[in-house]
Amino acid sequence: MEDRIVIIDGNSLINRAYYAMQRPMITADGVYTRGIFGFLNMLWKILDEYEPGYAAVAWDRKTPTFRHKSYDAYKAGRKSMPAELAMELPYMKRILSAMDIKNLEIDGFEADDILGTISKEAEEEGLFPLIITGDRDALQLASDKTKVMITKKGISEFDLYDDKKMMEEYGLTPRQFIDLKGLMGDSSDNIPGIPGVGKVTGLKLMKQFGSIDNLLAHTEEIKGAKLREKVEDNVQQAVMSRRLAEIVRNVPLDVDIKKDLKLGEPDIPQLTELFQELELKTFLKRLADRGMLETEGRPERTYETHMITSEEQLSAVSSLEDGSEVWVMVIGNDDHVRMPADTMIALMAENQYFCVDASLEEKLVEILNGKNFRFCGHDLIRSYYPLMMRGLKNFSTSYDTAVAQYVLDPSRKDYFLSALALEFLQVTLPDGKELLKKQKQITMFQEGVDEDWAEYGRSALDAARSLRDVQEPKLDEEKERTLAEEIEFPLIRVLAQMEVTGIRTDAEVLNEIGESLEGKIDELESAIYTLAGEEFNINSPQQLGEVLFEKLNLPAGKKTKRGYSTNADVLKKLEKDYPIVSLVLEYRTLTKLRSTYVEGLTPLIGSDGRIRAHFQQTVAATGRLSCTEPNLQNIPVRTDIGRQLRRAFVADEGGLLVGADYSQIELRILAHLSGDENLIRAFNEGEDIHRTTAARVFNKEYDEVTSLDRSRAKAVNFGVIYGMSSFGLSEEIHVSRKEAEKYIQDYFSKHPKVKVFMDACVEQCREKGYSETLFGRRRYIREIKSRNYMSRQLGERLAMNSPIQGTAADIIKIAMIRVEKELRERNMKSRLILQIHDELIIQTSPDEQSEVEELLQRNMESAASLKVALLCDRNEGTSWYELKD
DNA sequence: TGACTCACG
DNA sequence: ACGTACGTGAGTCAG
Repeated sequence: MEDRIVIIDGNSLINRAYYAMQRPMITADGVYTRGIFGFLNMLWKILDEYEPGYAAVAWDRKTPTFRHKSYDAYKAGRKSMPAELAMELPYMKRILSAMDIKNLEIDGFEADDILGTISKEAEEEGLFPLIITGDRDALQLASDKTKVMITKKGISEFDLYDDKKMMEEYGLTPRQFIDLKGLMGDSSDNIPGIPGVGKVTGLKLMKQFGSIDNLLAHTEEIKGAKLREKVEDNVQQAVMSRRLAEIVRNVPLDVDIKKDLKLGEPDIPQLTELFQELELKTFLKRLADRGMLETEGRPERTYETHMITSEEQLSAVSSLEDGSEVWVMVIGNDDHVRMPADTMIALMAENQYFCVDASLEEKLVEILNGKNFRFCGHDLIRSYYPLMMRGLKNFSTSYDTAVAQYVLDPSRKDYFLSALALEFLQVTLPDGKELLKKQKQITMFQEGVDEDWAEYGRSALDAARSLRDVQEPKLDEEKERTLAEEIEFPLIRVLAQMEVTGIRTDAEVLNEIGESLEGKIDELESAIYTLAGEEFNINSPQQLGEVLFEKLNLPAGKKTKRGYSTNADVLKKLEKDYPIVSLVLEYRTLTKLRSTYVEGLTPLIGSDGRIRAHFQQTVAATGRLSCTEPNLQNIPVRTDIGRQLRRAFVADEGGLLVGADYSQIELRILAHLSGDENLIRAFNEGEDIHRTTAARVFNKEYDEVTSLDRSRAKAVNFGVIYGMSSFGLSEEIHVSRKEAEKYIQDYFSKHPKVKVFMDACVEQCREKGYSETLFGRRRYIREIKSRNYMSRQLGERLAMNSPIQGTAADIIKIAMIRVEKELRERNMKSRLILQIHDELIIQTSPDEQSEVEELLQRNMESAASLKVALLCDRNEGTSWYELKD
């Protein structure tokens, strides 16, 4: 609507937006954005819905003493704006300017007064104002032309008023509303009103007299002696209050509404820059969705496109030079259980673009094997997997934009090319999912979609190339190029090889375990029902809590948001007094084994009897790998019953598995990084580190340490790595907090350099904003600067833990690369198949066994040279179960 | 979808 | 006065 003018109370709206959002929002540079975020969401909605022709945002710029008694009174009445929000204001105003929305502010006036003035003048010019604010005072501005929108519940909802709605709801005209407030007063505005007159009495008086003037002229008609007396005693105050309550409507604004407030075109480059700076990705995306993104300035590459649908046409790929850098993206799906056909293979080299039909994939692989290309791409493992499944072996990795971004910032929630392209290049990529849908529909009519996929691949690879140009200077600047090029990129093909190899899994073993679990679970279930006196869902924490803590009246421990906590820690404390609790604990254990491991794993076994998990290189913020579909890094081992499952993971026919795990790698890294002589000496003399710690912390001789001492000291050692708190330690080892505090004190006084190191980790992180591993891997920790105590504490623990956990991750990655390289260079059949954080497992055969054992241990132990030795324990067997000491 | 629980290092 | 050990993934329940 062209003649609609939106006028917003900026202070009110951004305040409400700020407090409505629970989650803190802050950029890497420390700029807070949650007020801006909420404000923009609201504004965007309004602009979409009303399509106004004019708009303005009004801001307070009033010295507090102007209308109020004193600054203290002002502060008492209203919460002063928190510094975090105050720093958002300049950015908010810049965004509005970029949207061609005028910011109006004038010394000595509140936003209210500007709303009043603009709406009045706008009405006179024949426009229809829409006022947006969270402050009900603005209702006095409503009229037949002006609507007032009052936000509720933060800013998610609102009420809309015009003069009619006011009459319906209050029985008052907007002008009478001012008089009402004059009678009632308003403590937050320091308007006294008439003492003892609140909303009810005020409304009653207004209905009887219609205005303050009329009321004061006829006080004798006031019903009730007390009330009459109050009014008569406060005549002056009522008149003054009315004046204070009335919004000024003649602020000296030098604004020509139709000229100055007319909405024009937003300044897209400026807006994009601001959204980028403030990391407001959702709004960047909205610009993109509307096709508003500025793509100029990005060098356009033009490509000579080869659509390759026949074997002869593959010669175009053959003619590429040996060892060239080639961008690649296999388009297909990522099902590791079956091997579905791919859709297309996109290749790019210099200005040539090849779209290879997937029916030619095997032929293509043959050619690639003769070429030793250096591959580039985004999330290359997704391309390597299908190609290696079909025999690709001669190649290396030159660059991966997903992995590079992970190196630059390992805490992102995702590394989708589309998201990175939008964020760093302001480019929207075609939606692969949409294409997939379209493809499904079209293939029913036997038509191809090659053109669409070709365009998809071209734009994706082209964007990735531009992304690389953005990333590389950052890698250099942050000194992370080595980490990327020496560790992360070479690791990609190692992980792909592990995924391709998979692990042979005996479904029959899983089945048998499943059946034996079944019987035990049934028995436990009936026993629990009998003891409970009713049937209920034992797997529902809510129902279990009700049965245990209400029906059976067991002493309840901790509570959760939804009710009683029923986790293993709580239940274990009740176990010895209440038989039902042990049964529940066992039931939990067994059903977990059944659902997650038996029922979860079985359908993931491929037709060739192998499980091929996904190794995720860009998930863990510390630099560790993770593993999904299935997670082979959490197969049970701690209990015997669970450990049985490892019998299902077996070596190939006639072959065997060889494993090696680092001994105390994180504590050794701590010894190295801190340089603590005591730790270094203990490791170099081959002591049992937990026993040593016990001896030092509990002041005993090494040989006099009891098993309880040792297990407590072990918890202390873990505590050190985790950024120990006395509470956590006391929970873990069931001692008083005071006792735990003493252990920590004693630990640090016996290991002063550890204390110095930990303090330095926190300090460095506070200064630079990130923690760093021995190999330069950074993790940005914004919590460290949080104003929230809990969050800041977490940040400090992360700052202490990440360098240790991360360095361990760096080291085993180096070992993996070297192990795989050596296996390959020596043309061995043995393959790395699993990594479980500090442990590697290789599938081998009797003829290669001794060689493999040697090379595995050697490469692991020499992956880094620290001030203490890195040692491995080695195991072998025909199933994973047997890989234990 | 988020909360809860529990498997691993 | 407040609630906590670090890092993951997966299954289940309940809204």
